[in-house]
Amino acid sequence: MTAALTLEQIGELAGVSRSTVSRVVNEQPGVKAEVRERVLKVIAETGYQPNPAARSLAGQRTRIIGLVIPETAQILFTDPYFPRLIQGIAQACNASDYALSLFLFHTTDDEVALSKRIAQKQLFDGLLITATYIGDPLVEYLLSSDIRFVQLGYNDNPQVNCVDADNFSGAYQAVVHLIRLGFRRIATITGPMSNLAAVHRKDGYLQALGDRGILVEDDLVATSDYTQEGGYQAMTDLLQHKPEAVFVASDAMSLGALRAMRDHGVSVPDDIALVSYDDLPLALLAEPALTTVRQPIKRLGILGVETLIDILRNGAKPPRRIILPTELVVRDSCGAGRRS
Amino acid sequence: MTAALTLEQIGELAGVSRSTVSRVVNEQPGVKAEVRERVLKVIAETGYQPNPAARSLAGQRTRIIGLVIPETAQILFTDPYFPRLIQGIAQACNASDYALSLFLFHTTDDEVALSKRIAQKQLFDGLLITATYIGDPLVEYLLSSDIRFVQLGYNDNPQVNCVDADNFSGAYQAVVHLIRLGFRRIATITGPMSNLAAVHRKDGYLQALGDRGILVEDDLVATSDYTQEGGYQAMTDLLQHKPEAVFVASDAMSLGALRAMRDHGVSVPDDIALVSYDDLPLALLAEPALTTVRQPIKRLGILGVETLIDILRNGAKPPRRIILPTELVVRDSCGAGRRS
DNA sequence: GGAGAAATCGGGAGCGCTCCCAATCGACGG
DNA sequence: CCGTCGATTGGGAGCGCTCCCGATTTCTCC
Repeated sequence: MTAALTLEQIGELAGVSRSTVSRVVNEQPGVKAEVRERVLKVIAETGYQPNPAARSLAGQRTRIIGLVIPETAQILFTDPYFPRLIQGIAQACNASDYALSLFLFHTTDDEVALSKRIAQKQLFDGLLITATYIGDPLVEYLLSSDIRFVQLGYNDNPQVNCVDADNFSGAYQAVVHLIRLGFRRIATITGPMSNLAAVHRKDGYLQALGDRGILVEDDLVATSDYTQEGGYQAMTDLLQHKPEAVFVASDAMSLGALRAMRDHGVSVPDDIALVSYDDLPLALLAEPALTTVRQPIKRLGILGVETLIDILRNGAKPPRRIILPTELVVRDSCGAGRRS
Repeated sequence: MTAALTLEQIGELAGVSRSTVSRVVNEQPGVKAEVRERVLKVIAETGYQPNPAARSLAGQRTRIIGLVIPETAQILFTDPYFPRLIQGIAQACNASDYALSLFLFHTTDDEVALSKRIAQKQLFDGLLITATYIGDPLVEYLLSSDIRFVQLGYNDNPQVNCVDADNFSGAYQAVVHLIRLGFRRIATITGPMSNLAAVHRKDGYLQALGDRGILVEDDLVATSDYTQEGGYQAMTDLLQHKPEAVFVASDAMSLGALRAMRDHGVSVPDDIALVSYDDLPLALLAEPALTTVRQPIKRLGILGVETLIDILRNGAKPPRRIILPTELVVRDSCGAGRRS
């Protein structure tokens, strides 16, 4: 490896000045085509790459996007949602020539340290934040700062730029499917109510029942925590109230629910039909294969990055709020296959 | 948010020069205790944070650690191994005040672009690389460059700094456990032979059988790909040869194998005992709960970072090669519980 | 008390780039 | 053929920090 070249040296090789090379590198106008050509050739030959640190220092922008995953999401981090999301994010970053910097926070101390780091905000041009719970102080903080950010997940505050799949419609869709199959006593296992997505999925469930004139029974609504264990526990409780079907707000919880039913000799979908949420790879492999609501996770990541970059370039003036549609994937656990 | 302060301004407030403040910030000697105190106080009051870009430019170091996950690992990325690893890495980076930058590569084009980016190597001080297959050109390339890196996963080349769990011993341990339980016809499902860990786990299996004087039957060795589907297929094949027990080289494959056996009316552990590898959360929740080899994944990530930082500070002179022990977690799938 | 050494401290130089303005080049009209 | 305006191009200034060396202060010992 030879020492890295500088703008100046490229200029010398091409017989032009530093400034002209800079214009070419940054695709700015005002360079004669012929000269541009010549410079480009030298750059290609030498493999010149501008020094990011110098660029950041002089240009006031880092070309880095930060991804924040707070402690509260660590539990979820073992499920494939985050890897998928990160794949999308990384892909979009690569495409736009941004680097991706990861901020995971493990302890409260970290979060404090974060605030400082984030505050100085010279580590990135903009932030992507995930999995914040309702009223997360991080969002408040960011809002009060001049840091550009996009939340991956819906936020009530209309000022917050966010990208999410439509949790309400997804759930609505799922429950309507169950109703169409003839079920009336439909239970649900929701995520924690501190999570807005969980609230919206529950709302979708309630609305679907309401729209069809089905009375909601409180006993059929169990609140859980998105984990398998939680799903097991919630389903065990629900079993006492003899539902005909259940809408479970995540695949992980469905796995637990499935085990609970197996342990109690309840057959799915024959005794109880189940519709899930997420469409993780394991949904296909479960016994029975899960009918589930698919979220475009990777796409969410990509859109998050694109939205952020758009904001970085064109300003955050009108808040960007993007809601992606979901799709119901019908497999075996709802019993639809056996009837058709 | 007020504009960020500079060293110079802090110096002014503390009544000292830029240089002295710099010494304090970087914990260098040669500052009178009293002065250091005074400067520290101003820094605390103002919340001053040095500008990373300026530091990088002037100091020739970025305080960034890069994590490379190549395309070949994308499939694996849906399993919880990576999230765990990343947690460890992020934690260690936070602790050492390094930023973490993620490089995921999706297409071959990306890998080319990578090489360029990586080559200029002004984006990070050192690299952590994961999941490279045997003979990965990336490793060759890095070795020929002067880029400092640590591979998370064993590498045959004694020049390569690497951190890994002991795949050979882990497998050996698992198979010996099975032998002790009285099984003789022990099959195995391995990962792809392009993966060194898979090779070593297979070696451990072979060695354990060999040491106990048990003849290895080729028919009892199935090669698969670490996925559930692969495990299902491999186990289906294996069933024809009537093994008494099976050592499966990953939890994901075990899940598939379990399904295959269930589909064929084979009971675990009554008809066939199973020992797995990884100890992912789902190992506990499988039916039956998996006896499996636990790898200290998070620890691996932490050690990877610490090793890299050590190299950055003290040079790569003697290659660092760290092998962590594994631990057999005995649960139900091996049938040990029923016998004790 | 003073020379010399050690401990501190200050400031110049420069990292490689962007921004901005002045200098140069070119073509056109009169 | 010269002046003029716009298209190009060059170079100064400076981003905030680290490195290094010389200046200043303080301490040591005879």
